[in-house]
Amino acid sequence: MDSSLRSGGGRRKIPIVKIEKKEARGMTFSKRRQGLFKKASDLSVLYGVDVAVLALSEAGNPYCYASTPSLIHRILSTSPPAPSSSSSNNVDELWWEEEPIERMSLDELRVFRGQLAREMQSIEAEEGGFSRSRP
Amino acid sequence: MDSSLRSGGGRRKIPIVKIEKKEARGMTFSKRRQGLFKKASDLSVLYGVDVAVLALSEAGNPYCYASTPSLIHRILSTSPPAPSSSSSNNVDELWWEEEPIERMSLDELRVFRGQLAREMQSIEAEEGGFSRSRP
DNA sequence: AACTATTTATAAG
DNA sequence: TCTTATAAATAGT
Repeated sequence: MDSSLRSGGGRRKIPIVKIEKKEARGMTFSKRRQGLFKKASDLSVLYGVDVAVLALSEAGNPYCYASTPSLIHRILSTSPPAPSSSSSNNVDELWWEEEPIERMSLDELRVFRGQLAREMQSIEAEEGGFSRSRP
Repeated sequence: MDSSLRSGGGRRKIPIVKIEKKEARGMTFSKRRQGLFKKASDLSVLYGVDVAVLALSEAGNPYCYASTPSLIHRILSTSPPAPSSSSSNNVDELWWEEEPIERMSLDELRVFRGQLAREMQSIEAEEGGFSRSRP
């Protein structure tokens, strides 16, 4: 075939080993990261479950997807940063895919607190009616 | 085409909306979860970065993948789970890859509930001390 | 950022 | 569980 007629080469197979050449590394990383987040989102929607993904880039920047903000807290804040004084805990400046966290309003926080409450209830219910110990 | 000759229907398009019919729900959930973990693993290997994925099933069971054990801690244990009594808290043995969830013991549920409680506190704290509106 | 050929993931069976 | 047809992701341009 005349290769001059082929506009895009089409996908090639690549081995799953570390890509050393850093040319275009960022772009392909971004592509795959997006794909991963999409899959996570699909899983969350299709089954109505919570899903979170965290990827730490080479630079150490956290890229994260979460189906709910409460999961963002769970993943991004290893422990509640002593919510007292310096208020400097800038959850807002963390990397949420390309959606910066600017969205995270007080209202939304309330909503998600509600979700958490429900989560806890379901867990407590399970604890209460616990009988099925591992066989 | 003679449909009687077609042995397996082949993949069909499905809309990304919650699947209500619970027939085979578990199986397809499992498939997609595996696919997601595979993608996460690929990303981790290809770019030499750390990746973690957490999926909470309907029953509240955590399924998790992480490229390193430390990430499991970061995701599954918001903070060291009161290393007192039952010593059974085997964070190290928590769900790595696709370990089935049947493991979820009462102790573990308590730990999980504790984590959620702390999460809620941090959210409430954030609500209370809200001042840094978007610049 | 868009395209296309191809690989990969996966819904049905 | 295994297969197959098809949808979806994506490497290279």
